[in-house]
Order: sequence, then structure tokens, then C-alpha cells
Amino acid sequence: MSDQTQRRDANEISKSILQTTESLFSKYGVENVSMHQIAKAANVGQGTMYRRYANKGELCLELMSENFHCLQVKTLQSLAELKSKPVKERMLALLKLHLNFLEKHAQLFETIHSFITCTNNAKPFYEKAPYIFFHQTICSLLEEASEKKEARPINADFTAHTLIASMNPKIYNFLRQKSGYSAKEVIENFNKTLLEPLFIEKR
Amino acid sequence: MSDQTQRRDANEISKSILQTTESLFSKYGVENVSMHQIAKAANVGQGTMYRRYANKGELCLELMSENFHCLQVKTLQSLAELKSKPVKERMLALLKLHLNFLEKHAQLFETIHSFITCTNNAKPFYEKAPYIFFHQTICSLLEEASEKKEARPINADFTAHTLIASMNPKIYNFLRQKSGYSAKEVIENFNKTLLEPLFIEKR
DNA sequence: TTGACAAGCGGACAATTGTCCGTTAATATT
DNA sequence: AATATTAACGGACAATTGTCCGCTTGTCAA
Repeated sequence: MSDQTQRRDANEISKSILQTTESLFSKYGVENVSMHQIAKAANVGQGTMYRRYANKGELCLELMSENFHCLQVKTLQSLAELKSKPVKERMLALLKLHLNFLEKHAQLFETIHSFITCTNNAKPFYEKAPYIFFHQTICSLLEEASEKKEARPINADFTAHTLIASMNPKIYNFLRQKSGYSAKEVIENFNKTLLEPLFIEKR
Repeated sequence: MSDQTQRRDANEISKSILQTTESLFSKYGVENVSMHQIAKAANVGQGTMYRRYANKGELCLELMSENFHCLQVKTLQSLAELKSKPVKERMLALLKLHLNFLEKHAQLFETIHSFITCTNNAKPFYEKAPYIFFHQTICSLLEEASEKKEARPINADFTAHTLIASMNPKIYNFLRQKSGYSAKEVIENFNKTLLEPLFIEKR
């Protein structure tokens, strides 16, 4: 090749890998692209790939990191804006943001989830930054609701985990594609089934 | 080898594979045993293995089939016995049976779930008999509850899917091992968080 | 400018999953 | 009993993931 990229060009290489990945993914679909393929297309050895991204899931996660960050910012903004509203309303806003995100990045998200969930040696998804942030956010909302007697007395930590579990990409895609629910219906049903019942009606 | 097993001995071979699998699994752990290893130990070619079990998940599922059947029978029995009780009580019984089952077969169950969930070509878990049975059972209970006005007006099909999703083996093992909840606490919290809120209090 | 050092590249390798096809052996037919 | 038929066995192969180590190539010191 013309340009030998080394030490100093580490950033260039990273960018090149990510760009190549993105292009191959959109061309052939996430599932049909192998790490070797990417390495070859990006003019990089497998070793280099794997030193940077321990597995395909990590690579996808990196690809998504910008999106995750964006979601996180939006979430914090939205919650700040609604600060004075009841917790129930804020939870619904959070749900909507998250499910819209899922809808938008369905395929990539499912791949990430699969690889990270299924690879034995990989750090479990529960220890990844996006999960922790989401869990924390839900947790503090639920705790606030408990304190203010807006919600039933529940274990916030536990509830947050199960809520997230019921919104995982696999089940989401299944509901959307196989069961035929529209994106809007999914949000509505989640709200009716999992959120509203947690809160106490005021009159 | 001494005895050549063929056509007529198909059953023998199946049994031999399953026995070998069980023995290797309990010796080295489910994760550390490969399909080739099993084939070799059972004096069988890979082709034979894969013709019977499309992947490791299917093999595990077969290993568990007896247990699943047993759970199914217990479930039907239990529900029949409680037929006259409120739906809420029956749902709790169902939850307990299922979570006890999860507790007992945690490792194998997680492997099945992983392989079936993650392998692209595999039939998704949602189309497997055990899932369908469980979903159906929950569905009809929820529908009954709706009709009798014991529960809030919810979409039974949707709710059943999300309830099952929140009880998947991964999250269960995480809650038990990493988060430090006891088996009993998990059941209690599930009940408080996901079941009770669905039902309407009578007075 | 030259030599030592170390960061890190990249391809060869091992392990595993899953497929394919030539061969084997059990049953049926005469 | 011999031959044809066909189910199905089993090993060789391809594909993919992830690891390891020799070699390249910058950097720093004298």
C-alpha cells in the first residue's frame, strides 16, 4: 500500500476501521460481514482489529457510541425539562426515547446485544456503560416516585432491571416484525402494561 | 469399535449421544464441551450429530425435553387444582413453578437460551414449544382475568411476551449471582413488581 | 547519524460451528 | 441367497472467531 500507517497514525487507523465497518455493514448487512473481511477491506491485520475491539459486539458498540452519547444527552435534557412533572410522565418520556432509539438502530442493536450477551468471555451487557446509565436513570426515577408516594412500594433496583429486560432488542424486534405491532402500539402497550400499573392513581 | 450401530439402532445412537452429552457436560461444564468432542466420545460422526441436532442449543433443548415436559404437567396440574381461585393466585403459582425451574436448571437453560437466541439460522426461541406453551398459559390466564374484571384492561398477548422477557435466564442469573438476590427474593420482587400491579384490588 | 528500544502491526494458527457427499449397511425383492 | 434400493453414517471441508508471536517502524539517546 502507498501509505504505511503506524504509531502516530493510530487514530487514522481507528477511523478507517470504523468507516470501513460502517460501509460494509450498510452494504451487506451487519450479520453478513466478518471481522476478517473488515480487516482486509481496511488494510489492517486481524491482530490490529482484535487489539482494538475484543469482538464484533465491541466493534458495534464503538460504532454506536456516538449514538449512545446522543441518546444520553437527550435523556438528561428531557428529564431536566420535565423536572416539575410527575414521575409517571417522566418515565413515559424515557420509555419513548428509548424505544425510538431501539426502532432506529434495531439491527445493529440486536447484533451488539447478541454478541455481548452470548460471548462467554465478553464483559456482560449489564456492566456496559449504556446499560448502567439507563438502569441508574430508571432507578432514581423510581426511588423518587416511591418517596413521593406516587408509586407503589417497590424495589427500584430490581424493577429497573426487569423493565430493561422486557425491552431488550430481541423481543422488540419480535413484537414489531413477527407479532405485527406498530412502533406506536409497542410504546402504548409498554406504558399500559409495565409503567402505569406501578403508579398510584391520584384523585 | 465393536458394535456398529445403524438404522435399526437409531434410538440407541440418540440415547448414546444424549448420555455422552450429559456426562461430558457435568464433567467439564456446558460451555467447555464442543459438538466434535461429544461426537468423538459417542463414537459418532459430526454429520450424525448435526442431522439430529441442528446446533448445540437444540441438543441442550433435547436434553431438557423431559424436564420441560415435567414442568408442563406440573403447571397444568397446579392450575387445575387452583381453578376456583382468583387469577392472581394462579399467576403467582405459575411464576413460582417457572422460577424454581429456572433456578434448578440455570446453567443449561442459559446455554440453550444463548444458542437459540444468538444463532442466526436457528429457529427463534419464540417459536419453540416450551415458549409457546408458557406464553399461551399466561395469555389465557390474563384473558380470564380481564373478562372477570380482576385485572386492568391490558393486551394479554403483549403482556405475556414482556413478562416472559423479564424472566429470561440471563437476567435471572444476573440477579441471583451478581446482584445478590436470593431465589425467594426474586420471586417476591417479580410478584410485587410485575404481577400484583396488573390486578385490581377488591374490597 | 546511528544504534537500541519498544510500540504495535499483521498474518499464520488453533478452535469451533456447521455443511456436504462418498460410502456403508439394513431392508426389500425375486 | 443374491442383488437392488435407500436411509443414514461419518469424516473431510469451509467459514468464522479469537490468539500469538515475529517483524516492522517510529522514537529517543549518545
